[in-house]
Amino acid sequence: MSDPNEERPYHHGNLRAVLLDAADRCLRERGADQLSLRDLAREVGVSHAAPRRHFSDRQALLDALAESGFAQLDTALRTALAGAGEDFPARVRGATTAYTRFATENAALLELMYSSKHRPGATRVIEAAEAPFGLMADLIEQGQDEGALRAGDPERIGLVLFATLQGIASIINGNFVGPDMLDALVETAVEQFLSGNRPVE
Amino acid sequence: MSDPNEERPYHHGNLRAVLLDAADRCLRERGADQLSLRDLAREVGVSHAAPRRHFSDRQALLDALAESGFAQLDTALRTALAGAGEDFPARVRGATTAYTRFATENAALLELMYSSKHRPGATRVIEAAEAPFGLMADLIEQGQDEGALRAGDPERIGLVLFATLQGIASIINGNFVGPDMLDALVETAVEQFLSGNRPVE
DNA sequence: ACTACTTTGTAGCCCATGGCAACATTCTCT
DNA sequence: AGAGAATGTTGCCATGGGCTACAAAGTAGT
Repeated sequence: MSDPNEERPYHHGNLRAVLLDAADRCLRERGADQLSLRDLAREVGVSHAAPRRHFSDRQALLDALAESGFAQLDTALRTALAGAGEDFPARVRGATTAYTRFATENAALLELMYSSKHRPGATRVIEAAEAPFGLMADLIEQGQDEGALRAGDPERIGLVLFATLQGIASIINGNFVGPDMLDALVETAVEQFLSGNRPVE
Repeated sequence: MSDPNEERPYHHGNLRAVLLDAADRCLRERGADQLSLRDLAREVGVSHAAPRRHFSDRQALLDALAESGFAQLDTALRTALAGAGEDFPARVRGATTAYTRFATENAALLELMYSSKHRPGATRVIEAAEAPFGLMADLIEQGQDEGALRAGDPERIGLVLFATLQGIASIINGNFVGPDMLDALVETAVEQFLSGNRPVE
């Protein structure tokens, strides 16, 4: 444990990272609305204006969280796929459950990620999203190459699958149906996806 | 136009409705974050504490907006279905485009509606959502009765379709793809839905 | 009508937050 | 060593949410 009497150097060293970390925790525990820069500063033990050196305003911090969220999502999907074997349906199931799992375990973060109120200069969030989006498109393309899926623009099909998962997560996170329905909904979506894209024989 | 010198009675009469109306406009123009009770009060010409008589706090107002949003969505879907004729695929297309149209034209409102941070006592929002959800389930059931769709829990299938539409809207509203992709994504989703639920012959 | 009660709006306060500016300390590079 | 850039601090202001006490207007019982 850390010594509270420990002399903190004037320059924190990695304040930005520490702030993001604290913000992530606060996001989980109390939601984005309750996230205050001054709170974070206090929590980290730094003056109330210090965060401004790293995030020009509150929204900039939220955008950074969103950006990091897409990176986390990307690695979550990649690890799921890495452990999913070769069978195409199994890979799809791996990716989809990984997505919805991530999305329901990080509800507030997901809301931030898909928030429409990004700052004008929030291209970074959009760019960060391209990684997982592309990953999904690659998966689709692989399925098409294997003959498991019919032809069609992989990016578009991937987006629709992504959208379905995101929508399911929204419905769960919004408490419109209980979390116990999650698996059934995902399975239904996957079956429809596989069946709806089956090659015409 | 209204006379600014007009004597306003001490009791406004329908302040709640007027506030909601102003809130709806503000939501459109500046987003939920920028929505302040005091602002609304100013805009409507009442004292800053007046709104509290109708909304116990800010979140209560947001919840009321969300609730009204689901009602609006419901009527949008119903009118679309009413004008969609008898053909089942046409009805599905009518409902889906109506949904995504509503959702992209009211981006901030949709975010509120699906926000996971409803107050504990926000059962009203959930209840309001049941109308459009049920409508979709009815549509599915109709398709099954007509033999256009295979068997399966209509509610679950409807939820997945709903989720897909909501996800597509999120992706558009979040600026991850341009609005010009909307129609193509919806059409892809509809085709997959119809094809993925086609009865086994 | 008169009175009592309720509803709805007002005025004024406190406090937290975001955002700014001026100043301080440390780092880095030459 | 010294200049300039980074980074952190202190102090200020305006705004907004939420509270309490008060005022005006409706409503009901008599």
